[in-house]
Amino acid sequence: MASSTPPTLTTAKPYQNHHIQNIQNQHHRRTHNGHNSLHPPPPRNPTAAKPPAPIPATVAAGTHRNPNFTPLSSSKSELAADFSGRRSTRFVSKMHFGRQKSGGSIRHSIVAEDALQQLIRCSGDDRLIESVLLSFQSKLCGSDDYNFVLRELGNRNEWSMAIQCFEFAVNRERRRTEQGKLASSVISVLGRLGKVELAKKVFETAVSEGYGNTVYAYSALISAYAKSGLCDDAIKLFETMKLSGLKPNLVTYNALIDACGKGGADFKRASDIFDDMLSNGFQPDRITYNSLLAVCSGGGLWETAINLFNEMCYRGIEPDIYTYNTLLDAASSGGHMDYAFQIMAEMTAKNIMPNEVTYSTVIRGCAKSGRLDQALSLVSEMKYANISLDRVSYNNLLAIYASLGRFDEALNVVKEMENTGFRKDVVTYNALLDGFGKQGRYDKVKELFSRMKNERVPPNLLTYSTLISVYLKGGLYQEATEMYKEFKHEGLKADVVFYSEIIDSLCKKGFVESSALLLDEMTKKGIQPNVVTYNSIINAFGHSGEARLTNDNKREIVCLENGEKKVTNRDEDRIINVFEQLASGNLNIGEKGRKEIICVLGVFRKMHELEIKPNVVTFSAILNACSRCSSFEEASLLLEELRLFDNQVYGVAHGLLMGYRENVWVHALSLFDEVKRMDSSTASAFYNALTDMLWHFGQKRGAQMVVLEGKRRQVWENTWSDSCLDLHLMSSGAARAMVHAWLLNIYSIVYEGHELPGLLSILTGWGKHSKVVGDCALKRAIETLLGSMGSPFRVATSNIGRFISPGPMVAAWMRESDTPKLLVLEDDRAYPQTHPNLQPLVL
DNA sequence: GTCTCTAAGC
Repeated sequence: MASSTPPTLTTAKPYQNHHIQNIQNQHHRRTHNGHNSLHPPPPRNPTAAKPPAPIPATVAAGTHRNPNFTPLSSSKSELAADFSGRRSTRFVSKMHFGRQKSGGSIRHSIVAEDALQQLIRCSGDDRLIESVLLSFQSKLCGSDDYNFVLRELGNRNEWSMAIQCFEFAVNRERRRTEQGKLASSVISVLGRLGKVELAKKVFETAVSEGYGNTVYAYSALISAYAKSGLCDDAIKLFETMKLSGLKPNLVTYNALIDACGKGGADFKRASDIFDDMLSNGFQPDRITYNSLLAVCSGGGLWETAINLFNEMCYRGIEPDIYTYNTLLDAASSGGHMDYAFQIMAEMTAKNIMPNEVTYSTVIRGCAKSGRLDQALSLVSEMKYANISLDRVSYNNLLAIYASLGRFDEALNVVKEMENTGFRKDVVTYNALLDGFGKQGRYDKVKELFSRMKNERVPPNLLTYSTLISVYLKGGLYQEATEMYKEFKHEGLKADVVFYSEIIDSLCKKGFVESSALLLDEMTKKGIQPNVVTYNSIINAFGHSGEARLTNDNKREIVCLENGEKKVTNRDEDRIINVFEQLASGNLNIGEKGRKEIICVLGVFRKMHELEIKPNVVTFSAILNACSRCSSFEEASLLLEELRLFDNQVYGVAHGLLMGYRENVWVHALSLFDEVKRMDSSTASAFYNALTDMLWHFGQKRGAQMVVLEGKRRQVWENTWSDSCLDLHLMSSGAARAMVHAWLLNIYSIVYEGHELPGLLSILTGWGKHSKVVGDCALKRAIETLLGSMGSPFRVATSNIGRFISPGPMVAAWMRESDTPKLLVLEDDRAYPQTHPNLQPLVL
């Protein structure tokens, strides 16, 4: 039962515990800087953290697939899926222009290259193209030559010419196999260019003409669906293929797994395909694993990614540059930058040299986790290694500067990019618009937008959604409306991300009612809201106490559907009413003051109805809403109700809130294991929300246990050393609980007769991560806390976000008789486990 | 003949 016993926070133990941990950390760092160990650090508590499978420790792990490997999806896969930390559902279209067919001999004739050159010169003139094709007709040697031409046309984005060329060739070819080759080739080309509808048309014609019923054509179309993010279509086509009697091959399976990654499917789905593939006798190859890794990367499943990587190596499949780049993406996008650097070192050691994709990935990761200096030094390193920056690298870099408001530098990158021969594209402009917009530089935004048009860079959906959000957040409703009108006029098709972003902006401004209207509108238009959409709305409730509508706000509410500013006189209760309509059932808690709960429950119920799985962000939003509840009873009621939807997740939150620690802790640990799979910002948001709620309702000991568990799992980077406590990523509840834990640690150092460092400091940063109180409140909260304990910490004159005290003064304070009592935290509500009436529901 | 890597919202 060791695992179910909560860690005891006596005055002595924390120091011992953390002393051990420090040693482990040092060991961990040594292995990082040394050789190629990719394994994450050993779990601090063997029962608490599930380590990614190291080789060959995996041998013992059971699985339905192969007893030698850790299962891709653990026995908790359903929860893992529910709890997916996926960051984005948006499909990112990537065009692979100029892509070389690697490996394999040259099969086309010299004549084909000549034909290609002549064709390119005729771009846009169908009749000229026809005459070139006719003139080469007798000289081109079958499908090899035509396939070369088709692929090269694809590399030059000449999809229309590729189709013409295909039709020309296929009509003059009598052999079915050769016709089939042409068809799969052109389907692949069209797929790569995102012309999935055209690819489908070619496929259908090919099938009806009798030369398309091949595994190649099917695989090519599955891949085309994949590249457009159409996972469901890919899977459907796969089923059709099997029904029509064709056997999928390894490539088909690989394409299908790829479709899961690009279509944002759960890892479970990809894992099922993998299992299906194995049971049909196919051994996975490098591309299979690379595609599976991409699913993890897209889903924010870092630990699963590293398990897969180890599994792949164990199977004797050598990783290549794609493997490493994808693994790096999983690490970087999850904020695990120490691992990312380790991976980069390992690939270099294996002589797989980082390329521009590698650098772009890691640079972006650094920037995302606030390591700007490292990001910039990587840029220098890249240049030093003679790796030229490509379009993506440049766009990446300028986006980093723009998002930080460093516009001079951003514009310098633009200049350099243009000097290198890359013209500004829509991504460049979108990044600049977003950056300037977020800094409130609306004059620049307007200027850039008109320059974009002058330079004939057509705005895309993201351009408009960026502009509308920027204007909404800045309160420039007239401009927002104009942008929306223009967006409609351009005939662009909105998607769920477009609406979600606007809904989020409205929620952040307190326009919950308007956002509900938009939610309704998008559904009517056949665009299903997703978990992100709902999370924004739940977050709005979590903050509705501070986001009340003023009369001015009400007048300013924009009715985006009509594309016009609409004056509304509806009173505030209508906001509530809109959401009450979302609630389908009757709840027994309809007392006064409980409207917020009903709304949150209503939104949650609606999600359930629509089969939108709540994720860890939803959970955090709910916890923040709990912290906003006016009483303990209300918060516990809300969690109690939510247990009907998900007993594990809300059972833990409810149990901890109630003080049922002994029974709940073991479930809490397995919940924390699930959270550990998420990227670091998602994980810290969860811990922040949970501890805030517990602290808010006086469950301070529980809050501290959670916060220490989070620290053990390295949720917040480099939280503490003996001389410094860094709270800047924490919410105020988490930070206060952490201050107590750290001081207890300091106490044990003093108690054991060790000397303290000369200067101790506590960093609060700006407390931007607090969900309960406003910005900068973290510092105030910590100041109050330190003052109330009579501690010698004072605000540093050089840095107002830092509290300092000389070590000897802290030591003297620790020796005062009252201090230990002040440091130990207790819960306001703690239930003896023996009391029969107070046992929690069975979890 | 078909398959794998980097750039957007909570």
